[in-house]
Amino acid sequence: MYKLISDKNGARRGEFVTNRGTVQTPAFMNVATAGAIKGAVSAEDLKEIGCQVMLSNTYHLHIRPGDEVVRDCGGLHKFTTWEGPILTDSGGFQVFSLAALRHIQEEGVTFHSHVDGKKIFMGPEESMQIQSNLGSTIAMAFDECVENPAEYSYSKASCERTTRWLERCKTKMHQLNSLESTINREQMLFGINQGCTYNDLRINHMKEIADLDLDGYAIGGLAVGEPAEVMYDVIEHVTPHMPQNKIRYLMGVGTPLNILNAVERGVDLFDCVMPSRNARHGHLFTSKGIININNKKYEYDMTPIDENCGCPVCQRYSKAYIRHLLKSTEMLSQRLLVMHNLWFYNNLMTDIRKALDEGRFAEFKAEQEEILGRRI
RNA sequence: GUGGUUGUAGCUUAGUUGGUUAAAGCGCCAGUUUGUGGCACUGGAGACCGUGGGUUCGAAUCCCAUCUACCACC
Repeated sequence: MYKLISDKNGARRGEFVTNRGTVQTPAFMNVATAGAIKGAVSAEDLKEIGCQVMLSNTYHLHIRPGDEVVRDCGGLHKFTTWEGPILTDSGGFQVFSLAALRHIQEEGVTFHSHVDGKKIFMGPEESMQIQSNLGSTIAMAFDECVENPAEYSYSKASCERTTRWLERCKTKMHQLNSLESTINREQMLFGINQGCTYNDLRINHMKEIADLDLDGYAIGGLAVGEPAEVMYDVIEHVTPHMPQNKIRYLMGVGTPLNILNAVERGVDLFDCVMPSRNARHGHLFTSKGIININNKKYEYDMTPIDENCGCPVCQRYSKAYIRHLLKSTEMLSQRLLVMHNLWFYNNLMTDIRKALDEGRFAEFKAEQEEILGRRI
């Protein structure tokens, strides 16, 4: 259940209540595709760095270790030991990212496993069954994330199919939640808006799925190569047609700047691999801009990654040491780098909420825009 | 001491019977990364080819000397 606390010129401050705790929004979800944050970051670490929601992936967990394994081991919460809310992505994105290995039909999609090449069929019912077995707090609808650019006619047909798939997801989830053997019988379902960069398709699709009265609504298929202005324009056109009393999730986005701009346009929830992936390659977010800790200028630098940062890494470790660990491919580097970047993102969301609470979001955004995109 | 093998980028090596600006991996320097098939990807700098002579229109490549390292024998 979503409670809107305030709505100032579009930007929303709210609370999202789940049976695993309440999420303060706007919020950023930390991506743990296979049930773990890449870079040796544990569930305890996640708590320490201010993570509210963990995100895992249906497709990847279905392939390995298998959703039935997770179910028989007590569900994803017990399996990973993460006690807070977990959102599972449906596998829809893999339709797009594993494009070379898939075949889409009305019933669903046939994939070839990237692990052993085995043929796997996934449709709305299969995705719901898997997510139910995983026992996540929130299940995402099985959609098609259309590539960009895409033809208008293809995007339209794909949208219509995604709507039909969504109806099937809802029916299947309702059925699964009524079973006594289901791990989380209060599993929530979010629908996903598509329509490529065609605003009329986006708006029509949003109106259609809003009628289905789901637990939340996502905007998918963005940040796949289109310019940021185009993405903002789509968001601006779609959010007015999203239910006010439901949480709004922009999938896979993005940079700190993207997030500020999306919050301004009424988005509540985000996820992105950027902080973790970039961290593993030494690309770090700081209160003064972006740094690449591989750079030689940090060889002797005994100051923390960010002097204004409250993360556990910046309390103890220096750039010189972390740079050395990264250059030496020590595993510890990955852990320290990822923890810093995730803390930065989680803290950015805390600052955004605070600014919203204090009625100075516009000033905060203007001030951060100056800083966050620049490289130092 | 005698015979043999070896010497090409910071490191490990490729360089066809002599033929344009000597190639690669690693390392180094820098960049990219948006619902994670990523310790990945892209680019850049870096070599008077052990040294000195010689043959040739032309030598990393052939010849001589010398130095270095290793091996075998006395």
